[in-house]
Amino acid sequence: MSEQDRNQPPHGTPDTGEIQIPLADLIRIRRQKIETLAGQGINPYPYRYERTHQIKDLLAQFDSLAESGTTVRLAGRIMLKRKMGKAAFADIRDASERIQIYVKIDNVGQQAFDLFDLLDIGDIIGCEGTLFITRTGERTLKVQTFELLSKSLHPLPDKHAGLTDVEIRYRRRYADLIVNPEVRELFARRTRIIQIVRDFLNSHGFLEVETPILQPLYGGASARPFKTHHNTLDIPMYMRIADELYLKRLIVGGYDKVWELCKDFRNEGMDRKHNPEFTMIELYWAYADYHDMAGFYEDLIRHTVHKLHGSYKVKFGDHEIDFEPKFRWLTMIDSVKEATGIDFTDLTLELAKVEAKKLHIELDGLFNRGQVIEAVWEAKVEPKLIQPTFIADYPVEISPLAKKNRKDPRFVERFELFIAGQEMGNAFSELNDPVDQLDRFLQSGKALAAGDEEAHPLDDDFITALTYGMPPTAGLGFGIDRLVMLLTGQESIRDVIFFPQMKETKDGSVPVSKILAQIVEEEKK
RNA sequence: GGGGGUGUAGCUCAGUGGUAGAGCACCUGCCUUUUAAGCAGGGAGUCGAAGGUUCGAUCCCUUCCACCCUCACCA
Repeated sequence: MSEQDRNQPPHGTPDTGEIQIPLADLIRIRRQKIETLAGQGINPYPYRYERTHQIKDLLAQFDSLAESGTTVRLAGRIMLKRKMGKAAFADIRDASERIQIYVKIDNVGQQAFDLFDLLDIGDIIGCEGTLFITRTGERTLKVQTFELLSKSLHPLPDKHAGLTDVEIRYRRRYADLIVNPEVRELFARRTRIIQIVRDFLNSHGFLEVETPILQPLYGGASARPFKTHHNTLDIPMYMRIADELYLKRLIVGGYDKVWELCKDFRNEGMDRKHNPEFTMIELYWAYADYHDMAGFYEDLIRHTVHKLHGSYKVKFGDHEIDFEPKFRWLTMIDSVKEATGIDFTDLTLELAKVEAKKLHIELDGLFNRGQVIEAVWEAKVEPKLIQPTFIADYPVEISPLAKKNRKDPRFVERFELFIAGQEMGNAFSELNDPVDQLDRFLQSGKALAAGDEEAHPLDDDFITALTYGMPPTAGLGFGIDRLVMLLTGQESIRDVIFFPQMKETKDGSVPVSKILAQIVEEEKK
């Protein structure tokens, strides 16, 4: 941060007491309308409104309701207003749908009609009336009475162009949601996806549980944590980075199948695919191995796609993903052999490096055979994994949490699922030997002491749990945000998280709260 | 962190070395089935921030900030 930057006040604006920006004038005008209303004894923020229908239901039953002349009551936000002398139309939108209302001076009377004139786009109103169809064929509510339910002070974005500035869309998601119905639909689909997965897990005997988010010790993944402090206990505490260690404790405790929808926090970089706070699902299944888990996960994904889309095909970017055929299962070694013609199984580190170099792989910072194989795999295989593909049996050096492969101890029993070039899940035959686990903690502890901030700290209690005995167990974790991105065609994680983390802005703009406070001061004079 | 791009009215965007424009929104008037309603008139801007060059900067230069793309890093 530069010297001049530091010298800027937090919000940049000199406190002159005078706010002369156009937005302030727009808000002033609306405040004056409120004063006019108050003069007539009208509360601009009343307490409730009795609705008879949501707009969607109104439209569904439109013909019979119109024919019978039934009086209906609806409520929503004014999205458009078209006034024409002694009559006016407005578009009202509630959570479900949009409908047009017709306010005519003959129907509501002079006083109410003048009142309608004081309403702005953005205001929330309730109205009562009957249904009819206009000359141009639009289904419409003929208003008999209406009521202001909440006054909007801030103008809405352009009625036609909407809100496209992605930064404002993320920072003021409410504005995005108001004017972009497709965004509301997208987030509803996120909820739907989680619901489908939840139903699937519950119906297969997995118990949904809750474990600590605020932890005295973090673990279960290689990541830097958020650190905080508990005042009463006077101890450091951490936001969880993964659920793994607590869920395994529950397997020790005797549950067969557990899962959790986990909010995890990682104190790392932010980009199109990473938000500091994100959502995963982790599940643990006793007496099963990673083959069992792969079959189950494949069923879960296929079921979710079909339930959501009614088909097994999903478009993502330029690709169409087909979830119907059995997912491919390839060992990492075989996938590399397929892509490059080279079999790394029995190559020494030196020979592996020679082969990797021929493929123009960057080898700086790679110290063991597993890392070299992974580097080749990442460069030559991963980006090509468009259709759902399990990659299995990772080198032991790069997989410290998984059991060694029963056929070849140089590899582990682990798979990751790849779809559209993205990782969509990570699973192991879980390590349950407390001695082995302790050893890996100790190794990791050395790395931590040596400055590797992502290394795992020793969790004494978790080792204690393992000494009681944990059954053979398969575990799986997958990112919900990534899954939602895939199934909704979004390419940025910020588009599937309501309130993504943003940097603090220092653009010198005046906060609306300050404008409002100033206007209220002016009104007192 | 490197490279590229963007930042002008509440919103969507033009534009220029001589202190800024359009559409929507807003205000006024007309208009009783309109629908991106229409017609007429009007108001509104620290041109992301700070420095510099210049008689003069929104424009040129430097630095900074935020966002987007991309590479790297990290998972």
